Amino acid sequence: MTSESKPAHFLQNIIREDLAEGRVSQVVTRFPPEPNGYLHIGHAKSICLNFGLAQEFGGSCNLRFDDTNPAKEEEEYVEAIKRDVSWLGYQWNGEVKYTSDYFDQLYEWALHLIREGKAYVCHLTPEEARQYRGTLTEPGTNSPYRDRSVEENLALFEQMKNGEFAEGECSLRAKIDMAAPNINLRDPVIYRIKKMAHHQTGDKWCIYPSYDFAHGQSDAIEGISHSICTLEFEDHKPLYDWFLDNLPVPSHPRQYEFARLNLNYTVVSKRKLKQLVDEGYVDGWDDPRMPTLSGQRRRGVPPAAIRNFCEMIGVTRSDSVVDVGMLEYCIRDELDKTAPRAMCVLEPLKVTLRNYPEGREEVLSAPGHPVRDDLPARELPFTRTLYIEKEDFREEANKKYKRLVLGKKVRLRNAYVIQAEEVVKNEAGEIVEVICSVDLDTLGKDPADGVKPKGVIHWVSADKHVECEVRLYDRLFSDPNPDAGGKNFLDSVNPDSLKVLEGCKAEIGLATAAAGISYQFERNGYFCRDSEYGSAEKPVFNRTIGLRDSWAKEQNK
RNA sequence: UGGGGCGUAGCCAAGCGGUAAGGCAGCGGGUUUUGAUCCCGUCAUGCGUAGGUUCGAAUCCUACCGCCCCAGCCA
Repeated sequence: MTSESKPAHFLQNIIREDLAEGRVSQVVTRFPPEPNGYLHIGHAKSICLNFGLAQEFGGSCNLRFDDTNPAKEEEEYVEAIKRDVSWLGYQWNGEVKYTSDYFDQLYEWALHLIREGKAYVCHLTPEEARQYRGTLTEPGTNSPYRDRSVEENLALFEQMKNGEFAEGECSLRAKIDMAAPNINLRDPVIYRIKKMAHHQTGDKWCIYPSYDFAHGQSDAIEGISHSICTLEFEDHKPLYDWFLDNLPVPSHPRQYEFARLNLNYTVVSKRKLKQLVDEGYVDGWDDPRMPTLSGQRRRGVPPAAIRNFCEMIGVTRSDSVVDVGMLEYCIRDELDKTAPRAMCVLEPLKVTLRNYPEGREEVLSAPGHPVRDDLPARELPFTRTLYIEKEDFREEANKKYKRLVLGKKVRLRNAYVIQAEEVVKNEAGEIVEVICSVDLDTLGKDPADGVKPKGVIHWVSADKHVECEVRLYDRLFSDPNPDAGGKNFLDSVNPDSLKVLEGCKAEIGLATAAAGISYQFERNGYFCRDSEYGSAEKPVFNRTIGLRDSWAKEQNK
């Protein structure tokens, strides 16, 4: 820790005090996803928080699937979630855990509550129960089944477990206070009937504990010291504590809440993400435009960028909307340090060097990274015919344009200085080729006349390169807050969020690029080979993110 | 209008009675064979509002205002 380290957030302060005052001897946290969808950037905040805190204080963090609702959960999601957590760079403590591992114990504790006269089987239908619950401003009224005897409740609950009642016919409720101002305390349901198989327990059960009845006790069983969740669960804390206070649990974890992540120009809601997938707005959960961890991974975002982002945005209790620009900054920042450099011409314009011998080829060397010497140098074949970017040539331009202009000089990145001498156009008047001369005495040094070209442009040999397709991604939504108020988020889906470029020319070394690892295509952005599309001969590259572009900014002034 | 939270710059966020950290974005400049990176400078007389306490208030008190969450047998 240095003097310039980040100030601690409220949870770090709480843990420090708990440790200092002996309230807890070991920090144990948990990340408790429900396996009903894919993890997204919002989950990353929780993962980084829970695993990060455990790491920081020498404790451990469990991965526990909160699987109390077989109607919504699937094994497929379990696997995807494990993969995403590992990818982010975290290791959970011991075996993966499931709330369903504790169903037997939870059932015993339900019995305990019944015996203590603190739970009862209620035969109100869901609709009736809603009416008895009262409203935000009016107290509820007691269920007519509230005073059944312990014996009767025991028998009825047994029948529930044995499948003798239909779904919705009855439920087990905690007997707390129907007049409580906190609605969660108005005799909450703790067991309901669901006659369906569970992905972990099969058909062993037809009754399943509710979140409220399962979560705190699971925390207690696992010896969780700090049970961290999002703000909307704050109203559940009195219930969380009520169960732990009324049951013979091995420990009493404390619940703390923090504000979930919101990102502008993005939706992070499993339901909405699923809709984008189901209705074909994107290619799947791992479409590179998706804020899912699998989508970001496929796009080439390094896990460290997401971790740094989570560190950067902080942890507080106030609702906020983080600018995606911060995420983009973290991605560029990480990639700038780690990505090998390469050249790729997206929209090719042919260049012929009239004073360079036909058939001649020399191999130039270029550094793998401007400051890191541990990344291997590359070999660049240099030939008479090359490709440069269409937008890097103009017949005439003012001094601000620092690229190739007719009659002027420019530096070819990692190669020679050339001068444009002649333009070849087709019948439509479009420029199809630029005839240049090359100054062979400029490799690694300025021209003999001492006049240094002010521009440097990238290029690729027309004879030796890799044909490829490049996919440029833009924000999926054009509205900074797609789902605010009464807006339909689908209305602001950006129709130009995917732009496919064919006929791109990448430097030869990129033929062996591996999926998932990003390169910087110099002057352009960061790109990685797609894991699903493309072939060995013709790879597809995804643009992870563009470089900061002050030239575009300058032009828009 | 019941209960629970939250209001510090365009955005995120420190601050906990001694006179507003830091980051992102922006703006200005320097270096540069990437218009990238990097470096330097700049960016809140004011902390939701109004009163009060105090030598001194973003921090304490009072009253307002605004925003978020809760009436699933979802999590």
